[in-house]
Amino acid sequence: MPKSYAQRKMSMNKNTSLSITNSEIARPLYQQIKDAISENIRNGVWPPGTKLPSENQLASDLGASRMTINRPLRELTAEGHLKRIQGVGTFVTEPARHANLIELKPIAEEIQSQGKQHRAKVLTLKSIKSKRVLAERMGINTGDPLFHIIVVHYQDDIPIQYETRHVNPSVVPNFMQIDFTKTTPGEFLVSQVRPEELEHIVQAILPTTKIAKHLSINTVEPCLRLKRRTWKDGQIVTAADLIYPSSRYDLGARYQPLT
Amino acid sequence: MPKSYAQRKMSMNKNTSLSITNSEIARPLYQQIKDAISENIRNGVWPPGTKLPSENQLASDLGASRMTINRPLRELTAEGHLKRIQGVGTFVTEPARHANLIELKPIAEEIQSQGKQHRAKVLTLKSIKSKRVLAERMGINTGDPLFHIIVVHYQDDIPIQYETRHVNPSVVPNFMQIDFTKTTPGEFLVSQVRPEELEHIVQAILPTTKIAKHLSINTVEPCLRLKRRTWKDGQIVTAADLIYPSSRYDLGARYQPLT
DNA sequence: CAGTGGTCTAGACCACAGA
DNA sequence: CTGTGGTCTAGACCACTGG
Repeated sequence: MPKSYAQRKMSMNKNTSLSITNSEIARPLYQQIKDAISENIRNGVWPPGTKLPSENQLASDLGASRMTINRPLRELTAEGHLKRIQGVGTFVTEPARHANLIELKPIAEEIQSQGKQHRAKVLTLKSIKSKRVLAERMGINTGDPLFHIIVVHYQDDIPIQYETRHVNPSVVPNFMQIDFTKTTPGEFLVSQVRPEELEHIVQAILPTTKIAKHLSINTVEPCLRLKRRTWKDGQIVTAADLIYPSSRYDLGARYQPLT
Repeated sequence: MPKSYAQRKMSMNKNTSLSITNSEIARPLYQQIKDAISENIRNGVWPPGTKLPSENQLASDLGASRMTINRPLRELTAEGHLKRIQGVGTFVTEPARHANLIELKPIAEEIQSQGKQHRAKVLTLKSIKSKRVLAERMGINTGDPLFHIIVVHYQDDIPIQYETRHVNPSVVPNFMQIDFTKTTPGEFLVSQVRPEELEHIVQAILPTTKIAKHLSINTVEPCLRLKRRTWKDGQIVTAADLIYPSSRYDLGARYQPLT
């Protein structure tokens, strides 16, 4: 039995509403603390604006060194969940939701990384004959078969993305056999075929009445439409239209060019 | 004269090709080290695959504690520039081919590369005192001065972008002396300061009546708003809102992702 | 085995904000 | 002034890798 730094004694819940369980096997202490704080933010125990206990307070409450407390706080600040003001304190920020445009993180992961629940409803899942415009967009011949799926994604029961997708059956023949309430189509496709090439186009649109209904918005609320296509071996694997109500979701990216 | 932890003695360049200058005023040591490493990666002194000196080596070379060495390495790893393998070492990663979702190409170039005429009209150009929200977005104190400019860009006399921009005077003091009908603000800023860090957020909005008027559209036509901020030496150089009528302009990118 | 990164501690000094 | 976060040190133990 390997002794681990995680199997240490820990006095918990002294004055703080942070619960750190004692029986962790091999998770670093700072990670446990980070998760516990995230949990408190997620569950609304610490709503936006809440002032967190000071580093010294947390250190003595949890029986950890101040440096070990500092790291989770610093990282959560970098991730945008906390805001720290020197001489004042540490506060829970308003949730800033925006998807990362550069990474291809599937929406379910994206939502879960924000500490929310993901749920999906499949509206349509069938095989169709491609019409001319669609065939052109998919790089196939008119009349060739296509898989077609429409899914609405929810974040904590709020609809956040309306996904319309076509998939090339000759690249992913087993697409129709998946339970897409458990795996998102994007997630499944990435796991099946690692795309060699990607195309993104972002537009601003007003939703159709059907889409507005499924997203629980009205038809004059602007939405982002992210059109995405992926390639493998020179063939188009899938073409997707991802529609986000702009009031609930932005697309964004931040990065260091390093050149 | 305030004594700062940055004004410490430091033996530099012992065995490592890392140069840390001694005369820094108030930059944290870990930040200086992080920048120095980034610089070595950027300049190709440490090409992809290079094994970095070990933490202990760097610590003794730079005369810093191992924890102080650890932090920059950890952060650069999180940012994807380094890869660390326990028991083996720290390595420079292959350059991340970032999605230039929104190319940095200034709008004038973009338009001219389409074979069209670019023209700009400056609506506002003045120095202002920053209000609270704006100061926060620019990372300065409320009341600090800011340059403010509003420009409409035309493609063959059709308005195509409404640009609202704030500029940090302490980074670009000569901003107000430029003729922005000849040079776009973005163009000028890139030529003056090469940004180290970038942030993009894309939203779908409906234009205000003022903006709709200047873009010659009606107020129910959805627009893309691209919010962009750039950093240099940890300071925010500029924050811009670029508004495009979606009927005339999409944002897009096509690229090969990493494996 | 020695060397690496991963984590943690118990202090310390500093800058900053507010009473 | 006290209390906050920001940083830094000089150790320490651990898990992992390779020879």
